[in-house]
Amino acid sequence: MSEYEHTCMIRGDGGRTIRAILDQICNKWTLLIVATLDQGTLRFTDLHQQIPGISQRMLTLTLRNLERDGLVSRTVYAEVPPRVEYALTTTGKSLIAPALALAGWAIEHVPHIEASRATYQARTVTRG
Amino acid sequence: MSEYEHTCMIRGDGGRTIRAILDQICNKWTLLIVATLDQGTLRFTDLHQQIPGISQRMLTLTLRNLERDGLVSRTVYAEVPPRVEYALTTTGKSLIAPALALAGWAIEHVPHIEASRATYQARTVTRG
DNA sequence: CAGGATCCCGACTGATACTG
DNA sequence: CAGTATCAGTCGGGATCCTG
Repeated sequence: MSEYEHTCMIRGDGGRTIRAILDQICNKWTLLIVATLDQGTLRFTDLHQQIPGISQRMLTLTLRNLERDGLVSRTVYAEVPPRVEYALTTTGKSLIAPALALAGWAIEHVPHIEASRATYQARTVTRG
Repeated sequence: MSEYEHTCMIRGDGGRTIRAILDQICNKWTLLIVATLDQGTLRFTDLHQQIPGISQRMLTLTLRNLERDGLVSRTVYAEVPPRVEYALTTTGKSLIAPALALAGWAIEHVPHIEASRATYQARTVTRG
């Protein structure tokens, strides 16, 4: 598929579903949780500690969504105290690469973007 | 840079900036506008028409952010009636590829995700 | 330990009306 | 044409308390 065909799939009407899913994948916590689970199986508390700034609520909600979408597996051990382990599924792991592509882009362009923000003031070009 | 080092950069404390920028890139409209501008220079109304569902306000706000971040250029022609043209900058164009990587992933996995959602009901595994 | 339930505020977003 | 201004509604998301 050509690059242009791809952009069409993002834009076109048939892309509603794609966009909806892209929205979910791209939200504040999803990429972060997936990236964290890249190291392997983790418990709820592990995730909570390793992801700075996430609230219990958001961690729970995002994990539920990821589980529902089949990107993360959830294993409950019937013990006292309870133990729940989260891990990436095969599909979840396949998200790592494209996610890193985007993260890599961000990392690479942070300096340019920050410089641009710092000097922003009616940079708009006027012609005619 | 290894893949693992990349995930660290998404996760680590030094990644706050990255995450903030990733958040902005990944919002509902940004990728869509960038993808639309991939075809070339477009006017405000063109964008408004080609992006189904976007409000005038959100189009304006998102374009301003993209301009501030140096991903989109804005050229005003001092004519009557006014004409304003938007185009991707070099940095903006460089976002296309990673964005497509993610979009490609989404497109490829939509069937699996939708199937997973459809059958979701306490799929959680219990052991012990 | 792993969350569920609640309260609540600010940000995101759409709709509408107005302007240079 | 290309916005700005304003109002209002929804919702993401944090804080807190409670439970199996």
